[in-house]
Amino acid sequence: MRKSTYDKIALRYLPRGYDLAKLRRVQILLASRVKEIDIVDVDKVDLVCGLDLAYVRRGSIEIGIACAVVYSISRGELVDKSCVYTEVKFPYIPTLLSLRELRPMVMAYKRLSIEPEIVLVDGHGRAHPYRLGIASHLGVVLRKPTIGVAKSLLYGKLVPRPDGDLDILDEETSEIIGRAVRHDSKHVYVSVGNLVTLDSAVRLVKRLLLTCSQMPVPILYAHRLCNSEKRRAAKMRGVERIDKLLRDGDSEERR
DNA sequence: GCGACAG
DNA sequence: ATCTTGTCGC
Repeated sequence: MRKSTYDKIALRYLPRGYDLAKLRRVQILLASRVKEIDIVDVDKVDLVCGLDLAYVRRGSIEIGIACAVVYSISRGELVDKSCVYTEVKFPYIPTLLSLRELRPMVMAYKRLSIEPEIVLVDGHGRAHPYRLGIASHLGVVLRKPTIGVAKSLLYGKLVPRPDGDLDILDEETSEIIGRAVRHDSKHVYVSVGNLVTLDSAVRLVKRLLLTCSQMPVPILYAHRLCNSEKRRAAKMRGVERIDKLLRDGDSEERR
């Protein structure tokens, strides 16, 4: 698909009051801040953060449950985790995911007490028509190394590689914007978020993949934490209790 | 001509 | 992503 097709999709779902041309300019500007360089050695990195979100509906409002975990590769276990409840108003629109999920993710990340060396995000990074998938957006905001890991392709054409994986190619610019890593009979789509190279990103993700899941360990644990929090939220009959969780989340937002 | 669509 | 019924394996 061409970039213009994604604009057509976005325009169809964009809420009143948003200017798509302006949003695209901001995305392009932020994408220009992405650096594809290694500032950490992924073969020696130990503390890896995983981020994910789940949603729960309460009447007409949608509540996002964002979870962050820090996984220690050397210890083989989680060393930190955090969770935040917040109201999400922006809808899901392909290519504009960060408008919906970035703020909850940043809030969960900032609640961690251990600072990770690198962050894995559920979604694409540079493998995006404007080079600003949520992993890149987060990486620019946090000024941290980030990697996008997705279960399906958003943008780009797949080109086979000698090693059995596939490159994600932007045919409009001839740039390689990510890699589809073979895993079981499926693929996991890896792209640079920020401050890492594609080869390093792929190497780290491969090291963190288990046979039982399509996603690398830190994101898998973040996903499980989201789901257990969601079950906890579903048990709350009284509205005042879940409201307190939302208030706690909002108080943390003032930064 | 229609559909294409991370989470 | 969420919703939802039914089936399978621990």
